[in-house]
Amino acid sequence: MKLSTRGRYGLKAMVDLAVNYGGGTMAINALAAQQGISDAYLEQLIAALRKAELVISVRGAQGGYKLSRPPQDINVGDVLRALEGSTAMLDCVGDVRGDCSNMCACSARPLWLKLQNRIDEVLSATTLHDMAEDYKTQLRHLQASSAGTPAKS
Amino acid sequence: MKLSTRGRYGLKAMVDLAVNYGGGTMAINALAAQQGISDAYLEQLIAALRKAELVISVRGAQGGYKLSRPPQDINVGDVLRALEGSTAMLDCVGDVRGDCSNMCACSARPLWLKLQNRIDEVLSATTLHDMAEDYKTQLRHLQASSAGTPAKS
DNA sequence: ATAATCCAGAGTAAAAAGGTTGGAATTTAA
DNA sequence: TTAAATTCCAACCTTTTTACTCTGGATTAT
Repeated sequence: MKLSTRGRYGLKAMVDLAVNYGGGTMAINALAAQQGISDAYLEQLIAALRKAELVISVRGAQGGYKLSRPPQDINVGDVLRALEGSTAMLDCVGDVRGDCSNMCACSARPLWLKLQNRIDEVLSATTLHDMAEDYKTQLRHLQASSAGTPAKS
Repeated sequence: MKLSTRGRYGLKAMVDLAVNYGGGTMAINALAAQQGISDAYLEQLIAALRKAELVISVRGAQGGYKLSRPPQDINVGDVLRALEGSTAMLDCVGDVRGDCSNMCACSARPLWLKLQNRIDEVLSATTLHDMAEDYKTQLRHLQASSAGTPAKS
């Protein structure tokens, strides 16, 4: 019941791209530096997002990545599915249902279905636009609250 | 983003105990057989449940396990926490918050908090009593629908 | 050209998952 | 009293997954 680093790093990179949306491409090292991970690793994650057609890459010098469509048209479920393969907690409740021998006589399945529905509700209701906006105001508040105090060396 | 077999097997065993509630103890091999897993493995899972005081064990011949309290007083969150350690998808939103260096400037944290809340809502709102009742009617329907057809050899 | 960038695949160390093994302790029944 | 049934406990083992790193290109703006 844990989310892997793929999902965490990858989603945050997507939010960074969303914040930057409309302003050209971002290089992988800029994105990676912001999270303190290696370029090579983030590259792998971005590759998955590119294959899912959520980001577009521009090769060559001054190249980089950008979102393939407006942030409000990409939801978190899309992103996590691309990165993790699925948003399902169990195979028996996923999009591609793994078969379970006693699916129709499982005492837990109704619960798992309900849980998965709630999860997918949240994931599909939240877009990169939402997250980017939240993030921007969050940063503004941080700046405002540190404005009165002297800067640290 | 996967639930492990500990959670799956362990919870189903708890539902079995809930169905049996009030009718004495159940031996580990009876519980294990119902799910097609080894006694030894289920024993491990039950040990965690016993330490969390969700089940009571009776040692010796004719011994076994039973719920420590009525099924309506045990919710799924209690069970999963005992089996998996936590119901948190990420350390930074769990009961025992693992620290994350940039928690207050994380673009994803608001989402994770919301998601975790929805999950915990479902888990705490569902009791073993609910699951046992659902399961019993489910079995009744299965029986009813196969009543007209001849039994397989 | 060349420098910056993406692309693809293999390799690897550590952790987690998913068990198994063997035996000690306790209780009941013959 | 002894054998059988049962839980309890600790350690061990194997496989898979995670979380990366490394290497060696291929592509393209300048």
